Amino acid sequence: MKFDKTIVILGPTASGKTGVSIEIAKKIGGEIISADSRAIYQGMEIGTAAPSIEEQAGVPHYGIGIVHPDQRFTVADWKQFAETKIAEIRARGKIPMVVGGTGLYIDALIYDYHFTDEKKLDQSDRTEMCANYLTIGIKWSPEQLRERITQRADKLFVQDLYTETEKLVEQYNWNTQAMKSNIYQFAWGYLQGEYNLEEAKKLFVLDDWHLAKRQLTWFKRNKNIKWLPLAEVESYVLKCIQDEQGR
RNA sequence: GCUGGAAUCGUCUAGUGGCAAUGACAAGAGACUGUAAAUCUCUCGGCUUCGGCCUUCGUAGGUUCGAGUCCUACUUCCAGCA
Repeated sequence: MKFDKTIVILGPTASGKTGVSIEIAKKIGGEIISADSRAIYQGMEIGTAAPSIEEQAGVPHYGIGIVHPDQRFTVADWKQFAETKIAEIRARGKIPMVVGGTGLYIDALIYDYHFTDEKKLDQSDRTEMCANYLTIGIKWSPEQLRERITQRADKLFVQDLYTETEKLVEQYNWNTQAMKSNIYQFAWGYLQGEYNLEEAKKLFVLDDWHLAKRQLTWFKRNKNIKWLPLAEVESYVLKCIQDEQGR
């Protein structure tokens, strides 16, 4: 299939980005670039709910587990990485899809941030800049999102997470940026007996909820996002591609 | 039943005569172009012509210019004795 825009699928944590994007990619010959500032790190796949090889279902994924947690990896690094991958995917005749919840990363890409000491980009350029991107946000009501976060916590707090946490604790310093404020601190607190499983989950759900709110605040300023309920995302994307084809 | 202690914003909490009342959490809004799942800011009794006004600290009285703070009774809860 041909489509010259890059598809961007964003949304807060637990909004269902991973699932839909893989479904869409399978249908359109898409390849996925993760825009997730934590899934970037190696050894944090379980805790960041990154898709496993099986879940990826043969769809190529980029940007997951590409640096060690104690390595410095900035927005600028990510932007460059994403741009390179987009060019490569396109050269192969496939459709690039950027999927994630890190607003800064996505804006850096679609608004073409320049990382210099100079002033901010002129806001008036914004609409024009992202003409090359089809940006879709997954919309949930606060209640629904909270429920999803809670349910996901139940799926996340299992043996695999504890194993991963122990490995991370053993290998890296708690003070690295990568380890800051994520599920591992709660998993570790539970493993250390600071609180029971129920409390650990509760703390994580609250933390994740706060994250979701901040993500949403960030996304709000991007007026070019097409917000859709999860169930409508796939058909919308397919329709956009068909319309493009018809020209 | 007797004797102590306690009742303050959604929750916990500070407050021993000048208080719309401390702090934390939760909640809400927002900022953010170099580790962003980070970091930071604002609001948080009601109304306001932003000067203020009104209603609040278990309930009802009392003392006082003034009471969340002192006194009396009552209600509820906790602890000890029975």
